[in-house]
Amino acid sequence: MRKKECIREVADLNQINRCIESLNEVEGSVDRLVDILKLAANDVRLNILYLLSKEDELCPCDLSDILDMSVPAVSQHLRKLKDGGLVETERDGQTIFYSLNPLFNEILSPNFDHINDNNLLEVLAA
Amino acid sequence: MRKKECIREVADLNQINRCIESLNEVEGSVDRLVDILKLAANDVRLNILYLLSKEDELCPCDLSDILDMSVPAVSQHLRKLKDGGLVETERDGQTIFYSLNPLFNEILSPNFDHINDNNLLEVLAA
DNA sequence: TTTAAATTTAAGCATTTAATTAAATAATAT
DNA sequence: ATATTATTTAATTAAATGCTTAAATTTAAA
Repeated sequence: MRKKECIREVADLNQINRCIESLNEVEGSVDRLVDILKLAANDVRLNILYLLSKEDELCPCDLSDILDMSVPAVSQHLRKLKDGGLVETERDGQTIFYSLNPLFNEILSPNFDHINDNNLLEVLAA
Repeated sequence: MRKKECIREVADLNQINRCIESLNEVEGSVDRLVDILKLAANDVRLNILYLLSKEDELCPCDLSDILDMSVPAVSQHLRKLKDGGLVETERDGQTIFYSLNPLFNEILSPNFDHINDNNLLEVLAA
């Protein structure tokens, strides 16, 4: 039973119930999308994802040079991306190449498009 | 001057420099997009944004009932969305109606589409 | 002009996040 | 075998996040 924190007299109960049902229907999708967005909502990880959208594959070692940060820091970000399924790995000798999981293209590519466009995001500058 | 944490002998220096330049070009866009994604990467706020994409406007009071959480908690999320420019407000008496800022439609709507689709995100379930 | 309702603000606290440093694995080369 | 390179893991710490509770604003109604 939901607790009524604050029912306005003029509240549109139809709207409220419609919203509650709507959220129930999409709850799983929202949770999953939040997981994905959390991974992308970090400048280091978004840079990595963006680079991988252009470069096919990169290793932690090179990413540490490109991003100008320590190897363990990069590695820990890559681990999160891997755990979330956004990237995949392939070993070649002692270097491990990371690449985008193509399953996430549909979700991530609009973001890459906006980064490339540049125009839209400039307009939205806070 | 960048510190070389880890230059592999077989590293593709062209690729590394290409990546560094690429990131320099889009740095501003990435930072701005990260700000937006951070706001969306929270289940409460994504629910709010999703609802506003369907309902035109909602007030903190009703959202507290819909989301089944305290009014101050809702209010603080709304403030973040407002500070980031994602939502706008209009006062009607003592209730304040929040709505989506249409400028962000292009960035947010792909996410709403995926939530509605449901299929893609189900496939990506971890 | 009190009183009540909707909202916001502020302080306090627990949890999460992301970096650093040092140590541990894993693969290659000497 | 031993040393070197690439990577990962673990422990620590500082900062950010998000909730709760209580107090302050703002508007409308009695």
